[in-house]
Amino acid sequence: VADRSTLEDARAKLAQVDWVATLRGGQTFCWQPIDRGWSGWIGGRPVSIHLDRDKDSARFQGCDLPGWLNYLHLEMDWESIHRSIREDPHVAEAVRAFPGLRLVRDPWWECLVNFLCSPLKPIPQIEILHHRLRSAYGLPTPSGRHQFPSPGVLASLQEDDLRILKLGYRAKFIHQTARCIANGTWQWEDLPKDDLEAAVTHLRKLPGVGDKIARCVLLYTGSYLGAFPIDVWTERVLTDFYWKRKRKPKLGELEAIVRHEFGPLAGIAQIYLFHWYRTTYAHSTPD
DNA sequence: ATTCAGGAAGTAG
DNA sequence: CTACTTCCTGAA
Repeated sequence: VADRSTLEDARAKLAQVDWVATLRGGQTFCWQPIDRGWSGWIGGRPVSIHLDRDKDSARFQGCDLPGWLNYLHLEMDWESIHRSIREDPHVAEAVRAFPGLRLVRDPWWECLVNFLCSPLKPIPQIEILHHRLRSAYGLPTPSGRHQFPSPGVLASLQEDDLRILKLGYRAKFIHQTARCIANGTWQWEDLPKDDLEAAVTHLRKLPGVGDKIARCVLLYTGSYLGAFPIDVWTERVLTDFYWKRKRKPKLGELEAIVRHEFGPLAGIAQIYLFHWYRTTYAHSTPD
């Protein structure tokens, strides 16, 4: 009886998720829309969502319900998270606009490569690169899909084997980073667990990983909910709403705003601000 | 229809 | 401050 109520609780939480905003909003890049649902990966397993008109009868296949909850941080109480971050009026508006947006928890290696692909690329392009890496170099599953290629596999390739996937200058960084990991020079396990800035420093030892990509990986692997990546969009949000002076703020000044305005859930606030500002202002000419 | 400049979840030198 | 790859968009 207790099992049944937790099961219904899990389904209720999943029913609130805004799938487009969460799965295609620039956190994760492995999800593809299928007929009335989604096809993607959780913890290296191929999974799928089959939605129906009736939200209660949605099916979640490929891993158990706790796995789904864990992927979307649904074991946390999002009502109280919203209450907490809504103290900021701009975050409040973003949460009102996209109440079903959730944070994902992707595998660290896949997440790292996704963001090594990301510089100067729009989200749909990153998704294409992600799936090219899978189909070119990932082990096939029985169902005909492809795993994300491991560090060892990518390290064993030539840089040109990555170039042919149209990764451009990103190919070198991905190849060099894969080699650092495959030969044990760099270990995810050495990541400091309770010190965000030290964790950023550790990730930045990898070629091609700067401050922005480091914080993306820390946030979208679920490792540090306080990580707030500053990219062109969050730079615009912060400058637009929190910077009162005329001149353009320096990066350090934007970081100070983040420290001052957002607390330990800064990363959660960031996903709402980012998604809301980007969907509102993308392709509209700044006045 | 075709070309071309400008810009896109940045980092390294 | 600039180069770096590729792709897409809009103006001519």
